[in-house]
Amino acid sequence: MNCSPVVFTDAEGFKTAKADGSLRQVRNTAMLPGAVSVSAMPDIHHGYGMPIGGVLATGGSDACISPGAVGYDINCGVRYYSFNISKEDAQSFMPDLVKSLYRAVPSGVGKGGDIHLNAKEIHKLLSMGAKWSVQAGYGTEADLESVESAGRLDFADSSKVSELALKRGADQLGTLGSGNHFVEIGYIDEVYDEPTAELWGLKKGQLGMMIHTGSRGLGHQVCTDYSRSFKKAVKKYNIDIPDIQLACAPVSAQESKDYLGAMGCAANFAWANRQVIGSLALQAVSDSLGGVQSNLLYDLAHNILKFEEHNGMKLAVHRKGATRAFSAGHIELSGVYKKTGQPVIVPGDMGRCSFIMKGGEKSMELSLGSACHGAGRKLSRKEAVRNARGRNIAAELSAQGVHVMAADKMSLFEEMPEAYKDVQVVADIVSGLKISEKVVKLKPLCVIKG
DNA sequence: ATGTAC
Repeated sequence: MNCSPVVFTDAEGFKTAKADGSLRQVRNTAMLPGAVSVSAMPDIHHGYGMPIGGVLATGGSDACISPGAVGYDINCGVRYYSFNISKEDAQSFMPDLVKSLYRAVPSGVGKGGDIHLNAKEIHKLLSMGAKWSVQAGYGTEADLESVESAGRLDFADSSKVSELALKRGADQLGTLGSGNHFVEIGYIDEVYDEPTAELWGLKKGQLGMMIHTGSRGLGHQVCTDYSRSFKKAVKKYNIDIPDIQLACAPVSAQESKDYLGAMGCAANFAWANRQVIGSLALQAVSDSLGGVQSNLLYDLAHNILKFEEHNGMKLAVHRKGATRAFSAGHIELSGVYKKTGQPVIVPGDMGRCSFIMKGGEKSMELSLGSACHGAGRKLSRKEAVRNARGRNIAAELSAQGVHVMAADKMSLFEEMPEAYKDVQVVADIVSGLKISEKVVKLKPLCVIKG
C-alpha cells in the first residue's frame, strides 16, 4: 500500500465491511499509484473497484486518476430547500402533494423528460452546469451561491463526451432516474445545534424538501466509455493494480485529461439536473400548498473528483459515496458557511430519518474534508427484494405516515428502510469524531422515487 | 447508478 487507509466505523460496521468485501477494496485503493490518503466512512459498502463511502486522494509525481474511484453515477448528489411553512400546516396536503410531485418530476429507468436539448444547447449546458438551468428559467441566481463549486467544474470539456453519452443525456435533463434517487418532503424533528440552525434559517417543525439524483444516462455512459479507455491505459503505461475495476492512469496522461474533461461535463449535467428538478418540484409544492417561500440551503456532490489543496499539496480527491465536509474557515467556503462550516446533507431511508450536519472541526485533518453521504446499504438489492417479497411497502410506510409513489414497484422493495443501515448510527459515528456534526434531524412525510 | 447484460 502507498498509504495507510483509515475506516471510520464501529465494530459492527467493520464486520460487515469485511464480509461484503469493501474492506479489501479499501486496501486495493490504497495500492493505487500516488495514493497519499485513503479513508472510508461508516456508510461504507461494496462498490465498483472502490467502495461506496470511500475517499481517495492522489498526489506527487505518481498521482493517478481512476474513473472507478468516482463511480458510474457521476455527481450523484443531494440538495435541500427549507420552506416557510410548518409540518402542521402542510401535513393534510401530503396525499395530494405526493401525486403532484410525481407528475412534475419524470422518474424511472431510461425515462426522458419534457426538455429536449439540441447539440448546441447540450454543449453549452455541459460547460455551464447549474447556471445554464438558472438562465433557462429554473431557479434563481442566488441559488448558485448555495451549490458546491457554484454548480460547475471548470475543467469540463464537452469535446471529450461521446456522441452516445450526449444522446443519452439529450432528453434526461430534469429527470430523477431510479434506484435510491428521490424527492422527499419532510420536516425538522429535532435541532441539535441551535446557533447553526438559526444562521441557516432552520427551525423545529419546519417543512423542507430534499432531492437526490445525478447525471443519469449521460454520466453512466461517460464512466462506461472511460473505464474501457483506462483498462487499455493500464497496459499501455504498465501500471500494477490489484483490481482492474480500479483501472487508472497518470494525471498527466492524455486518457486522464480526456476523462477529466468528460467527468466535469457529467458533473455539470448533474448540477443542472438538480437545479431543474428543484424548480419543477417547487412549482408542485406551491401548487399543492398554495404559495410557499423556499430557500436552497445547499447542494452537494457525493460522487466526484476535484483538485484540492491539502497540507500544501495539490491533490486529486476522488469522493465516491462520500461528501465534501469542509470545516469553518475553509478558503473555498463563503458567507455564513465560512463561519459555520459547510452544510453536509445525509439522507437516511424512506421510513426513518435524515440529517443535516455541518463540516466538523476535525474533517480536514481526519478525512481531507470529507464525510458520510447517507445510511449505506445493509442488504444488496437482490437480498432486499427477497426479504420484501409479498409485502406492500407503500402501505407499510403509509401506516407510519409517509406517503410514497414510485415508478417501479421493485424499487420500493430494493429501497425499503430495512435495506439500509440506521443512518442515526452513521451520523453518530462521524459526529463523535467531529468529521461532521449534527445540526438537525429530518423526518419524511412524502417521497417520490424512480 | 444504468436503454438494470453488447
